[in-house]
Amino acid sequence: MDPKSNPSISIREVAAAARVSVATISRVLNSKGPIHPDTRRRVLEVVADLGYVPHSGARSLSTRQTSSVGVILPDVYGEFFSELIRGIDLGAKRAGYHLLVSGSHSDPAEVDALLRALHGRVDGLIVMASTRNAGAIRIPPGVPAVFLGDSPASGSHPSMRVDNAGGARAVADHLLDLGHRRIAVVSGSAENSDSEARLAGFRAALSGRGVDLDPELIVSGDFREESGRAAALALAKLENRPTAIFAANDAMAIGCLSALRELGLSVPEDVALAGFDDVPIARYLSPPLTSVRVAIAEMGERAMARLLAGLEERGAEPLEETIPAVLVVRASTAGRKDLLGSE
Amino acid sequence: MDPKSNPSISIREVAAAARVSVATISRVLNSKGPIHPDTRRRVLEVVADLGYVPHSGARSLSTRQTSSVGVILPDVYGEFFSELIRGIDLGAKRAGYHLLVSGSHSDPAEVDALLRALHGRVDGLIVMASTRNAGAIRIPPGVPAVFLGDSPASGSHPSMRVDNAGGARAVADHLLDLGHRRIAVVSGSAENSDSEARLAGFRAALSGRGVDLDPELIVSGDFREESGRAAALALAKLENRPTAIFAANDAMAIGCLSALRELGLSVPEDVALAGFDDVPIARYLSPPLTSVRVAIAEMGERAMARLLAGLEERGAEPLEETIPAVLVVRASTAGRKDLLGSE
DNA sequence: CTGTCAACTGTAACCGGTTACACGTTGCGC
DNA sequence: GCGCAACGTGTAACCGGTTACAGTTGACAG
Repeated sequence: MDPKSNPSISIREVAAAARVSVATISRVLNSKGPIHPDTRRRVLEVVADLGYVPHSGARSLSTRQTSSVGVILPDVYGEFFSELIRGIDLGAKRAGYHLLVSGSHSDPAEVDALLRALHGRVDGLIVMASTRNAGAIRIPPGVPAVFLGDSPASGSHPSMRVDNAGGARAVADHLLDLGHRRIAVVSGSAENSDSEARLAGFRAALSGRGVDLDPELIVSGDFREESGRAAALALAKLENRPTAIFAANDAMAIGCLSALRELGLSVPEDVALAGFDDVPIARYLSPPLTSVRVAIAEMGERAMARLLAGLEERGAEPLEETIPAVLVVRASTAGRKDLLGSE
Repeated sequence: MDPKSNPSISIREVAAAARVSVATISRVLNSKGPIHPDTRRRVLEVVADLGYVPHSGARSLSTRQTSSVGVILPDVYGEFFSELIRGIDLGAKRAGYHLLVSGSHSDPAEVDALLRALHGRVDGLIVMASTRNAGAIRIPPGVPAVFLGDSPASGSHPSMRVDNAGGARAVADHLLDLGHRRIAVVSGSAENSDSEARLAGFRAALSGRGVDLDPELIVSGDFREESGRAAALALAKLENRPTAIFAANDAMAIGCLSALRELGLSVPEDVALAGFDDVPIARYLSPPLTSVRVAIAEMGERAMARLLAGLEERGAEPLEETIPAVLVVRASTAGRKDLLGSE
């Protein structure tokens, strides 16, 4: 028996074949209202025979819910996004929702067009805005949405962000504890708010303990490996070389590592190095990279959960939630073995 | 002026407000049929005033096309998938399509359920099957689909795959050219067809040049870093140690690298090492990793292009297309500088 | 025997668009 | 002055489901 599905037939044809009304078919398939066992059996049989598959578009129109949510991302690049999508997908699947994903949206006008095009396609939105357009994004009224990272000033929607400042502070404390005083930072672009938050948190932690960030030790990159490499090369050339480098993400840290090795500087003896994100390979580098772990997938899952909560009852207060960022110490900073984590 | 969009109003209300019929509204908005300039102006004005946004769900129902395509993936993990999605998204955007993405589908029954749920939501499908379920996936008749990697035996749909064998052959030739004869392979799981194809291609290339793969030098991993690490540790313990290792992907190669360094073996002097995928960080490892580059994003884009072609005209013959895999030589294998690529 | 009620099922009006067809106006050629 | 075409617009029937409301039937209490 091949249960071939046949998308081309409609509920009325099934009704005719089963000699009942369309209402009955619908009721059987959705387990609504009372149905005589015999009727149910017959309907189910016909449905299977014909390979009838309900048309969910039509269903959505009449029930006014699509059971799918839109995911709007500024970009789809690197491990961060697969993790994020994985988490969101997980949450969606659990609740029987589908994901309409769209990436590469830096232009606010583009996002606006997308938002219109999504009307009638999704029940809610998960939006990750880039700093450039966060302020300009207008979610249509009545559409539940959750923001990731930057959110529009309005504050009318729940949002969710990584504890960038906390993670950066942890790195700062760690480096200070190791005795470093001359510390460099390789930041992301100034437009990126994650990068800004990390830099700000780091700076604050240092000055909190009486250490100032020397402006000449702040180099900005773009979150890619190559920029980290360039930054490290520049930093190494300084006459008063830093003893430690904090890169605003792991990709740049890896670039730094590559440059340092090339220059014959050993890590952590000559220069200590820390990253942010804790990508899977961080622990396999040599030396293994000290980094800050953020549960990205979990963030996606939480975002979805909160969106679904917002979908069910319109009462939840807009709330900003923070995903913890925890320091993972590895050999790239720890001079002494006893400071090393077990991973 | 804030052009607030108001999702809650329908075309009939707009029609009433503009004192025309719904047909006229529809025609103006879709630039169909002849419309008097004055009418058009008035309609557009009212539309803007009211912030009317057409309900695309309803539109889909009546036009019988959703302008979105389903993307079914076995998993969403690592850089591979963000690249793939990025490519697909790019192609989709260009053509005005949306993406319904769903990951984590290893169970054929689950895929089947998903396929049903997608009926009426998408116009076509891009399916990446895992080896386990490829045979069991039944695309409903009449639904255009493109397969990535494994495809159902039927061969009734176009498919697209990476030239795993070619890439592996290139690695084999390269290692042989360097004089290696005792070469180990760290494969992925036997269930994974990419891994199998790489192993098979590698073996064939070796025997083509009179070198046999010693069974004790074939270790299977799972495509993750940790398994590469374990494999390298095991290989290094052998009394007749291999002089080169080919890992079926970069993540495992990175694991190998970590283990080798830990054992005090230098790469490539003691053991040469090559990976597959050419992830962005490959060139930043130390030593930079020889790998095989595959244009994943391009594959996604091509897949989308072919799907769209299939959507427009039902005539295209099912064809298997192969994405090239090119060897990128770096220091992890090249003993001699003159063999090094420039990247 | 009749009224009441529960259990089933059917009819038809939605959901919000698109579009075939019909209709009323003009303008123009003869 | 009349016929006819082109233009602009409206009416209403779809698309394929859901569901309020309205039966029909049979059991059972009064």
